[in-house]
Amino acid sequence: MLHLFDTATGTVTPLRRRTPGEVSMYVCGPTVYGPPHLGHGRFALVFDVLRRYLMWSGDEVVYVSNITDVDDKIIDRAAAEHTTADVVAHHWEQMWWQAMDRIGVLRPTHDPHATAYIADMVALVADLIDRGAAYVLDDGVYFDSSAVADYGLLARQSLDSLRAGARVDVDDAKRSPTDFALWKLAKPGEPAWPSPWGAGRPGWHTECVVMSLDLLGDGFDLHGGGADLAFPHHENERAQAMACGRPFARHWMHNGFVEVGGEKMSKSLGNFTDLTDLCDRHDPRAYRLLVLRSHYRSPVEVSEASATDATRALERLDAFARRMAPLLSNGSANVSGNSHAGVTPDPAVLDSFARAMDDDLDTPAVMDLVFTTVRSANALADAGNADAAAPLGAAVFVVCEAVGLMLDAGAADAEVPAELLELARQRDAARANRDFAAADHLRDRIQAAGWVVEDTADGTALRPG
RNA sequence: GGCGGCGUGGCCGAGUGGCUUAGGCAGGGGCCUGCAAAGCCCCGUACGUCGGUUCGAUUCCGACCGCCGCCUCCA
Repeated sequence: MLHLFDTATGTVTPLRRRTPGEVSMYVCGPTVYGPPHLGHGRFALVFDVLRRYLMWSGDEVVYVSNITDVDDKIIDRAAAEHTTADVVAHHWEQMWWQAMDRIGVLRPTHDPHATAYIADMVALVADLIDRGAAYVLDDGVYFDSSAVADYGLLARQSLDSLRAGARVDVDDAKRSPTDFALWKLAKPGEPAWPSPWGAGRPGWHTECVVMSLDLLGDGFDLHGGGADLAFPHHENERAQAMACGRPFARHWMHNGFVEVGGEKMSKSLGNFTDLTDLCDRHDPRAYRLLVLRSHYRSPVEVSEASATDATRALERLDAFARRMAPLLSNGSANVSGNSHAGVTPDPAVLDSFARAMDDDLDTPAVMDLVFTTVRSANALADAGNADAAAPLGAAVFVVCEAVGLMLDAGAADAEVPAELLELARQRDAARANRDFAAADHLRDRIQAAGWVVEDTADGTALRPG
């Protein structure tokens, strides 16, 4: 039974599903006004791991993650680039999905766009006004935070203390600093939709309420996002739903920050914070490994050094995959990805995996398990006990796949250039004749072409360097 | 000011009142190998400071120091 830390209660509790065997989850997606950064990558990976684990456990998962395509930042960028908000949003959304594909994040079941839900949002705002939970000012409509008795639940602070700490300027007419915009009247040139209060656009906190309830229904199972969304974004979503009398998320989950040099990552700290850039410079799987290796609620340090570290660890896993693949494929099937046909994965390993994941997604323990199992299987294989190694190898494949870490069993011979295969064949012949000078010369030539040479029982094996 | 988190060996990063006190990367030694590569074995003996509780604390309590986050757009 999966247990998760719930931000609303501050405790680790069992995930109680609305419907047994199904999990409905909503994860706040990006505002598409710029390149995806490492922080986006982390939340996407964390929730992708959760989703995959639920699926692996047999749950039917409905995963909704939105695209915020109307927002002040998009408008600002469009103005700076002398184009329209539409163009900006569309472009960066493409970049977003590209990056998600690269880091192996599954596409959401639904990916609602704010602009497709304007009418529903207008209806929600009108309802809030009717219920006395919102009020109209001359620049828009605001939510009255005092309308919800337990406002501050996710911040784990009282309304009074939140008000006391508010750092907002008091120059606007909001009744309280904790009140927030539901509808912003448009200034000239800004994107606008009609409403009873005048042409304008929705406030940021409204879209997720409408879209989550529409696609997942009242009382859906889990709502998540980065830790900085807990307050005010999620607090405000929840407040709107409560004020309308709609049961909202049953469980709240937030992931920790990515840090660079011990501080919350920021764009000013250089291009390494760009997710695309990280994927260009390292195996994209390295970032997933980095994320898995730390607990999702802890900060994770990302640097050139930690990415390199993770890449090396990955090479170890890939080397293991290459070694195990022949044992798991009945020697015939083309082994790619995490294929493990024909061998039953070690049940004890799978059991340990599930226990660790059920304990608030203890992925560090899972990585411990993976590497420890790899060592055991290698040792058995070294001892010539392939039959004992194979189930461990299969279990490693299963576990890695269940958290989205796809091991690379290496290129098939067909993918190695023919001339290199010929050199490898000549090298085997030279070695058979104990002509090591010639063999080493051939190895040098192969390595010069960028390939790594490994001796195996079957002769020279090549893989990309 | 309010709320919360963190300080672990060269680096990343778990965890625990004592019992062989993760794992990865890097480093050292060994085995294997014609030499490598890959792999296996062994090694470092760490928990911010000062007190307290305890037979015993890195782990519990307190104080302090340092760092970070949220309270404003933010994954």
